[in-house]
Amino acid sequence: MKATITDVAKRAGVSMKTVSRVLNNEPNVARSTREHVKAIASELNYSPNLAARGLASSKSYLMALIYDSPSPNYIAHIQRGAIDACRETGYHLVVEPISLGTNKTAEEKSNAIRLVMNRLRVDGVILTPPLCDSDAILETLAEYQIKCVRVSPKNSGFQPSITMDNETAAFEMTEYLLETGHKKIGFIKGHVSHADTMERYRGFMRAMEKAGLETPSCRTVQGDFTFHSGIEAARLLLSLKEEDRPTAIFSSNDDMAAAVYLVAGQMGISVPKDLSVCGFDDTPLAQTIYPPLTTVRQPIYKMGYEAVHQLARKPDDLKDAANILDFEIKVRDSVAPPEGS
Amino acid sequence: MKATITDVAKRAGVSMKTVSRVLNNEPNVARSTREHVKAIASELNYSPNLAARGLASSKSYLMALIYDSPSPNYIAHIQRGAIDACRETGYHLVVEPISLGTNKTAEEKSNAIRLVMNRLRVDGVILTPPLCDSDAILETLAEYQIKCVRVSPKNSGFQPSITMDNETAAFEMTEYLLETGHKKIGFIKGHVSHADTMERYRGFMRAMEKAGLETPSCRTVQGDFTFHSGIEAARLLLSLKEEDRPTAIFSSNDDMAAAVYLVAGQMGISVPKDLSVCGFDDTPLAQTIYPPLTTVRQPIYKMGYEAVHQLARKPDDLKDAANILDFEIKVRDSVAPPEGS
DNA sequence: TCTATGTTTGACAGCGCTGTCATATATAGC
DNA sequence: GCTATATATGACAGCGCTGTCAAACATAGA
Repeated sequence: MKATITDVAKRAGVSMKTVSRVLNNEPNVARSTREHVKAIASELNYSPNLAARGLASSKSYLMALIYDSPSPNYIAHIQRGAIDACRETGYHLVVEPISLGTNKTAEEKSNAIRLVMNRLRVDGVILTPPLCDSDAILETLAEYQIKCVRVSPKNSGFQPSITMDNETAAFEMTEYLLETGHKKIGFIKGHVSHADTMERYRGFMRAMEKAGLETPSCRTVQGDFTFHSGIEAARLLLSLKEEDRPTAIFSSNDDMAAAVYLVAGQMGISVPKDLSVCGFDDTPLAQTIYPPLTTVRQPIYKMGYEAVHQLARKPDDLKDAANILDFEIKVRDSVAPPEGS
Repeated sequence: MKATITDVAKRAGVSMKTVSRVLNNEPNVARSTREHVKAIASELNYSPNLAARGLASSKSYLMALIYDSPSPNYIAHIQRGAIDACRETGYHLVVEPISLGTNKTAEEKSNAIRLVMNRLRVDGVILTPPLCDSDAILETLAEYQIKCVRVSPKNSGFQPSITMDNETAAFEMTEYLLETGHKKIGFIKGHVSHADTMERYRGFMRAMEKAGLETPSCRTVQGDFTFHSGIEAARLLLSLKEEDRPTAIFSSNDDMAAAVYLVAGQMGISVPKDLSVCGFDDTPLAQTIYPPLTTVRQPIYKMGYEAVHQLARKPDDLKDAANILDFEIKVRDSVAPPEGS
């Protein structure tokens, strides 16, 4: 509790520096010394004072998760993954939302970052969309020489980033729908400013084209990832005239898929008997709505987790390369063959 | 960026200590000096190094939000409020989820806290349910002499806490339903281990009794705050035989109310024409589902906000008294008079 | 045996700030 | 004018740790 490094050193009969070396896993400590010190440290219930350590080493042992309030669910998962990774690497996470309306100038963005970074010299920053696509922010961070990892950025160059292959995921999900027998598939797009939106759409279109199927424009509607937009989109799609009406709807995220359920329910359309639905993300929602939603498991948690591990690595190991995580198609009960097939 | 207090002191022609005094709003600095120093500081874009400050003053300028993964939505709001208050008071927030299954021993709980507190000496802790009701945790925190504020605790003694008057809120909401003409009102309870659950139920019952109305036990069903439990509860309630079936359902939170919407939709029951629904919390969900949900606006954001402000206050100002925040009944479109009234 | 090289350890300064205490200066009271 | 009190400022140590550098010791090769 109150033990300092000096206490441990005295008790172990070595110098503070040696204790320090052991604690930081530095090389060149005799195995026996190392073990002895470790034993004493845990006996004394010692743990280093981060402020002192930070002052001496000009590191803060803090990582920051910076975001501009997109879906709380998304952030919550990233955050959770990041925290778990922090635990493993000896860091702590501070959370810094930055509220930047839609169109702020580069200067305003960079000031918002400065405000945070001036006070807390964090050792690394996780940037989520849409912040990760702002040059102003990236530059400001670079100016402070703070490492950052971007999550799902639009352009994956120049800075380390963590992404998943949205296009392939959407492609595979569409193929699954096709295999199940659907030909008229509706698609609800995500928010225009989000990088994932286009990728998912491309994957969908590629699968449709590969199957040689037409996709009339009325069967693709714009959403923005919110439940609300999903309602509108579903209404549009389900009130299409008979020959255009989709037998399956592929929604760019789970929230909008849940909206499809609601609208279908209101219109007396049963899922999956009359309409198949699938989503994207695999948020907890997917398993709490009924029937359980077939969706793409996006490794959001893991993105946060990997981001911190990247940041915690020695600088020389930090590869600028994009880090592409695996996805998984979660087949549940919301997709069935279309009627009459 | 890199300016230190020494730089400011030199430039301003005063001692470091005086600069320090100005920065910390300490008394006994001549007005002119104060202003001059402030000007220089902002000119140099100076901001103090928290690690150094923390080391010297044995404060960390960090607050911790500790929780055991309840609804992410709930936490997200608390967190947001807490962060905003941190900004105002010069603190930063670290987020520390503690995963304690359901029945852990007191020792395990206290170890989990120790693990976190040993490393980071935070200046204050916000404890959310169900952690805020654990004596083991409270005692461990006390042992470290860390101030804490509890959010919505069961028993509001001994430690500062932030709550809202759940019972009155539920009472008023029920009265609203009654005034609208409903007599057969179903109630979906929350999670048994959550303090709010009973309070809300009591408020509901009190209003029913005051109106001289019976509430057969079949019309009160147990939920646990999850969407999923809401589905089950709604099924139970809506498949009651004609004379028992409620014309309105009061759900102990919004998630379960959303589940009622879904089940009603599946059963061809229209909200609010055939069934009125109301919730509790006023999460963003309430406004994204259709029709917009009449609910109790719980000041979750404000709870986080107030909690930090309490913690940031001078110890002598810290009153143990429970801090009761206002609620608000948000009348939207999900409640209508019952059929035939 | 002796230097060359590697391994293990410790002394010490100092990171940037604040607390303590001493000092200098202003204000009031007689 | 002179002490008593309040106000304003600064010198200095030191918070607990790590980086630097030097010293002590071990091992290998000639």
